[in-house]
Amino acid sequence: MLELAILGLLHEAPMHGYELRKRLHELLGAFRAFSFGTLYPTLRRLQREGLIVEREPEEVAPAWGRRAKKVYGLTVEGKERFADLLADAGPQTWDDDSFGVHLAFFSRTPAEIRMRILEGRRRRVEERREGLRTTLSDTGERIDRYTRELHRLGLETSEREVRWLNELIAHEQAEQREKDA
Amino acid sequence: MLELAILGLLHEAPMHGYELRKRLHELLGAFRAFSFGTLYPTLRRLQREGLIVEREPEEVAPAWGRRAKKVYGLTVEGKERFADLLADAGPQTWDDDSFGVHLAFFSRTPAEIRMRILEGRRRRVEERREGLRTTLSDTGERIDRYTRELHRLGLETSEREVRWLNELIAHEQAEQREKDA
DNA sequence: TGGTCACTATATCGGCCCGATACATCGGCC
DNA sequence: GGCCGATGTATCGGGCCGATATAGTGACCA
Repeated sequence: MLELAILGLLHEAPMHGYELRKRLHELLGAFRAFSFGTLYPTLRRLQREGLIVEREPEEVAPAWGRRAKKVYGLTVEGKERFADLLADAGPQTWDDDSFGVHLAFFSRTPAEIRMRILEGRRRRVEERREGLRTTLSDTGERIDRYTRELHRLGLETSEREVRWLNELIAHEQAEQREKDA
Repeated sequence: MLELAILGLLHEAPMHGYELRKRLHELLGAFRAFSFGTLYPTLRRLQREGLIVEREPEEVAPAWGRRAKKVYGLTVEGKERFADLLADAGPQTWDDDSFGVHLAFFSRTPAEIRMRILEGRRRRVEERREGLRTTLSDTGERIDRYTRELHRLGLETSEREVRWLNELIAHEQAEQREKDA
């Protein structure tokens, strides 16, 4: 997932690690953001795999003593990999974390893939919702008041997400009809 | 976290791995449940640390060919450790995953600790809410329609969780007053 | 002048947890 | 008789996190 996010951000402009992380926070909403302990090793892995390259900073003022920033840019392979990741609509893409990252690059993913991700995610959330509903009715008195409350909140959250997804899907379909016409 | 969950479940009754996992699912709501790939190694770690012990199954029908179930039970140290974990109300306890597990054992945690966890969690969710609010208003047009939608959903979810926490806290306070009277 | 603080910046390490995978037995259904 | 799904234990590679180390920068203040 971090791989997709990094590739997507570097697609807009070359950047160094720290800046990448700030943009990541902005994009993914301050929560679900990745830590430096993940970012730097991943950057190195991507570099090793030839998806990104380290560029000369060429700052206006080189600032001799200053620690050099490592600015990364996408390679051709990196761009291809990004396209491949975008085109993926497999089961992992409906995961909580994964879905958020994919959504962040939705404007650059094909409309058909968008639909499949949205519908897959909906199915996933519906399953969670049903699971919560059955445990809430089945377990009856056996379960703690607090746990029960937690499940209630989870159920409501799932229901709201399904409704939210329905709106997004309806919007996508409307846009599609408009384009066809 | 898994440690707390395992210790808590074994506190009720001795159990083997597979059963532990089923109870985990029931307790934590089918999502956010731990996988076997985490459960078994953790079980072994706990055993190594002397918090749990392997017991003789002593089934009614030993079923010769049958693979032996490994039934685990708490040791005295395990019970102490469980009590320590319950009494902890540190910053990690307001994490998404951690909070859910702690809540599941709330009926066995001291009222004072319950309050501190609830209030800490509320502060945490309020911070996320504020973060979302500022990015939504600050980033303005710079951000993707889809990302925006995701942040909107996140914001609403945070707002609802804060309200939910407020109700729980109010309930706790009412109960406390009742007990004092 | 010196001190502390917050921010920028890169990096490592131990550890938690997951998904995929493997193996083996059981009961039931067709 | 065969297949499948549930029961049951286990390993491995890998993603990600939090704590930690290191270091230069500018600002505020005493």
